[in-house]
Amino acid sequence: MQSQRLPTLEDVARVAGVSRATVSRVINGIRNVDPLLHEQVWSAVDQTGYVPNRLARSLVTRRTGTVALVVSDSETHDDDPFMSRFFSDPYFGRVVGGLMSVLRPAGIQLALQMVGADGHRRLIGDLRNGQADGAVVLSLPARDPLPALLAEAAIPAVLIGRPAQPVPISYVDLDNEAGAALAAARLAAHDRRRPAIISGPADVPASVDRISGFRRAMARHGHPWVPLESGNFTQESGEQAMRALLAAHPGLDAIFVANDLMALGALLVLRDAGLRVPQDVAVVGFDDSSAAVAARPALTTVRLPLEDMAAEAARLLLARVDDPGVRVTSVIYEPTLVVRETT
Amino acid sequence: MQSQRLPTLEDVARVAGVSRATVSRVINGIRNVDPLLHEQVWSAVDQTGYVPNRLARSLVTRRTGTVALVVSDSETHDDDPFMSRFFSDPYFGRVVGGLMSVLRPAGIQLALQMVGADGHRRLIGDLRNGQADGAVVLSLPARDPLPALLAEAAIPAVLIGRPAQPVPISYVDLDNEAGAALAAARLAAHDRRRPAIISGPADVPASVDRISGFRRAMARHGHPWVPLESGNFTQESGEQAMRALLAAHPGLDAIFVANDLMALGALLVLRDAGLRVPQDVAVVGFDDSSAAVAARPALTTVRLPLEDMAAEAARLLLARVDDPGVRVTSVIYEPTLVVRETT
DNA sequence: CCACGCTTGGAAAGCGCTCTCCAAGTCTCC
DNA sequence: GGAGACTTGGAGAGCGCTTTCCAAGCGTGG
Repeated sequence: MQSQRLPTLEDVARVAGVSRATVSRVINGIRNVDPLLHEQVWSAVDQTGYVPNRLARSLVTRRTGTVALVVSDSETHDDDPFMSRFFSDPYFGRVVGGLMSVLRPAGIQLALQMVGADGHRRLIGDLRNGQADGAVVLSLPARDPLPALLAEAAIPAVLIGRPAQPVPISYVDLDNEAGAALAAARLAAHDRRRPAIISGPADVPASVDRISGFRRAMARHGHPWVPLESGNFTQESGEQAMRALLAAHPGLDAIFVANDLMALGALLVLRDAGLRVPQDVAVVGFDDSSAAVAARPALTTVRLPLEDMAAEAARLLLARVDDPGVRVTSVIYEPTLVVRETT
Repeated sequence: MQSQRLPTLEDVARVAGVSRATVSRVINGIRNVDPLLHEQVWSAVDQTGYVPNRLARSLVTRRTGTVALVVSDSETHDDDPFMSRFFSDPYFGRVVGGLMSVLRPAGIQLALQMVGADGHRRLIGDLRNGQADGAVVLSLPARDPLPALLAEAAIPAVLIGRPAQPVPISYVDLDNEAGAALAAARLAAHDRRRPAIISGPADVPASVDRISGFRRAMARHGHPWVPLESGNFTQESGEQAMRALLAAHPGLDAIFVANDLMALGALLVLRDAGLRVPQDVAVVGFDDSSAAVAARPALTTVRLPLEDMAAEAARLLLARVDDPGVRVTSVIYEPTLVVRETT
């Protein structure tokens, strides 16, 4: 890599016959440079194959042109298989894709930072030192202290998903309650009388909102109590929950599942139990992931515009980086229901 | 972020009552420091909340503790929807997960770099300047010039997937021919006489190998010619290809699909056509992605150990970074067949 | 014709760190 | 007891860049 020395500003200056400062001005597009010199400098740049050293530049400007995507899993350990599950879930990729759609045109890099329980201090330090200009945070654990730490350290950051505790930090999220209500309305409209829920972990805000939103809406439709079984967002846990629900409430005719992957599992169990979907049991998922389209029957689901949300998070972050004075703003997306074959 | 000045080495040195150099030694674990001073320095570090500035450090050491994951798509443009497809495909996440499993314990960061046709020079420059210590390259287009450029610039790099043209650069790949042969053997063993292929793009090496591997194996089993329809690895293209194949060869009884997503599409079309799987038509996919398990009937597929491959790529890269002298080595994984319900 | 203001280029001081020298101190051995 | 070998800490020179400050060059008005 450092096979032979790369051309530096100094070299360009020598070739162009001007001073280092002048070259720097030209490269950074500062006016007040004689057009003739301007020309000379650029041709010297070409001639030498000069590329500015970002490190050196960042050191003095305190800007890196990089934002960090922080994946926080403070409760898990390095060897936890959880992480591999997380990455293979399309969720991660959709977020990256959404971020990139904004970052790339802006010429900003994305650095992936995973941080466990022990890494918080280090992360904050690196961030303050200018590892990155800001951070988009994907906070997995329910009571993650990271959002609060970031706010305290005044690091530009945007969360994807509302933090469990209120923290003065921007975030983008979906109106999960409304999404669940959409599902409930659809089920009620088709006259389902014995609904049930397969939820996510009880301490994740999104999970809690989906449960309460569904129950509240169902209550309005005359179903004061809806039984619930919870999973952990994997297909397998969806199967388990479905089996448990079926055993406890054999007569159920509708089920709201907190994400598509678990819904897929539920679909399999229903099939094995000889129940027809949607005739015997209607199913509504959540996320509108690619799994929903691929499922047979195709899954009716609440659309989570994750790419859009991530893109918005990137935009909020960049705005904050450009002007640290902008106030904390959060954006809540309105969900829509995508009706397919399971209702 | 730069709200107030962060503690620097200088500050720590002052507090500890020693020189900057001594603090640097202690922090970097260099021997020959009086245990007493050693103690003093660490307590000064604690007291000041000092965190080394990576940028400054990298500038002088020419090591960043970062590797780049370069996603090269020299033939597409920024606004191409291709990229969003790419990120939502589990492929990307599996690679990231595999890389992280090695990088994270080693304390190395991952930076995502997307590069289009115009960005090559810039990328090489940044890499040589020490943006990253090395690169893992996910090269999408068939005739991507990037591998050659990297080799020429002597930048430590490892490709995931064999380059289209031979280039003196390490890579990890699957023995695609052998994988396809495995699928062929399975199909032949079940006495299928009219096989067909749904392949990927004709200019991607992996695609080519899967086709030739399947055809060669089938020839050995007495089927000199196997009809083929190609797609672009998306579910939709799989559906189209399946329809075309069915129209041209109504009697086919076995199909080898170059990835699971397209196989999913094929399964749907077969179902709609009233054909039973596997009784009427047997299907073998490729990748063993999560989609294969979720499919109904569950998909028999050739397992592509992508996480392992990515992890190995990371290992090769780190070895190369530590010792630029290590020779170019490539690792070819042996595929296995995962038999489920579609054969 | 000189004083003054404006434009434009250059010198040099850092950004925070590492690491090579070198000097001072400590120990050993004859 | 003193010379040599070894240990240990500090001074300072950069890494490649930006940016402030200043001087020189120019034009203008009194």
